[in-house]
Amino acid sequence: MITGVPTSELHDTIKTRLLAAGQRYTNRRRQLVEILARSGKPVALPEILRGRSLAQSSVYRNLSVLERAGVVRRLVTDEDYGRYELSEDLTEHHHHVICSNCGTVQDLPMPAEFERRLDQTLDRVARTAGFAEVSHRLDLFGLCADCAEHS
Amino acid sequence: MITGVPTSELHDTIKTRLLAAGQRYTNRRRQLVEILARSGKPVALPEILRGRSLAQSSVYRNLSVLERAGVVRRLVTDEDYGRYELSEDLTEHHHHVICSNCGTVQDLPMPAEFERRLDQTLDRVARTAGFAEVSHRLDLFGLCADCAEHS
DNA sequence: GCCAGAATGAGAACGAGTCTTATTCCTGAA
DNA sequence: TTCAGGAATAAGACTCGTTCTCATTCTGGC
Repeated sequence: MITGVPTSELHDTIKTRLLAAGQRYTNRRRQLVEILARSGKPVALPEILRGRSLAQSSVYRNLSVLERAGVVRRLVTDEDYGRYELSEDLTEHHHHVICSNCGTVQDLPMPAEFERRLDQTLDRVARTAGFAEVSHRLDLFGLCADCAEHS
Repeated sequence: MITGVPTSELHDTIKTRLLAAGQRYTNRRRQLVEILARSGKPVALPEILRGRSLAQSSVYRNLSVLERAGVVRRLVTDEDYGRYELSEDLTEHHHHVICSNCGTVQDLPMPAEFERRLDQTLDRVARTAGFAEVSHRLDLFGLCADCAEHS
């Protein structure tokens, strides 16, 4: 995710995308975007609801509206809940490190040069398998500092 | 996955692991392993059940037994069903290309040199984020040959 | 202010995956 | 070979994250 306080340009971009998708940028949706943007890592539903009076069904519905408009991305994990984050082109390309013990997820940007070479190689390999227009998802698994200490 | 007809060594290894986990290598479990091994790509539950008279609950239970014994790996995807494949140390380290149109999954091994450098870099980056004992999951998304043609 | 269409909230419905239980199968000791 | 006890199986009930329904509320244009 990697966004602090959401800027007004961010909101403008999102509004434009929603309008293009025939949707309004309502207060509820703005609120969701704020939550995602401030979090700095993919957020699961209970965290979104915690301490806020939001209707569960509205949150799910709005997240999927935002996803269809290309504003939000849904991640599937081994956990019980899906996780949501702002689309990469609204923030910056990044990866995730996931603690294989406690499940904590953390954003992790990579050196640009590394990304460039990675894309190059992947594109070549995928082409040999008959795939085109390739993008990638790269996640890391390991023990976070906390869990490494207490074991 | 990347295994053709399962060898008897494969079955022996698996039997050993199950015994170590206090489990038997029953016919049902052997049958599941055969299905996974022959498929050459991660298999979802409906494909396992299709045309075979297997109890859904037994399949789920046995897959999770096999997973706990380190024989099978469960993948989560955007699809409705999870996908299962034989553990990498029983086959070979590989990645997946997923068609973003039709959802087809295909195995994809990478050049060894590429993997070596990838691991090196990832280990370094993860360490700066406080993570240790890092492994990775790298999936590719793109249009498969079929879908690219019909669009 | 009114109206039509969109968004919201509450709860019902759905379904992949898990659990329960009665039955069947294995294994190894006699 | 037989038998007993523990493990595996099958069928279906159950769980719970997510989606759907529908009555109500909001919004933006006239």
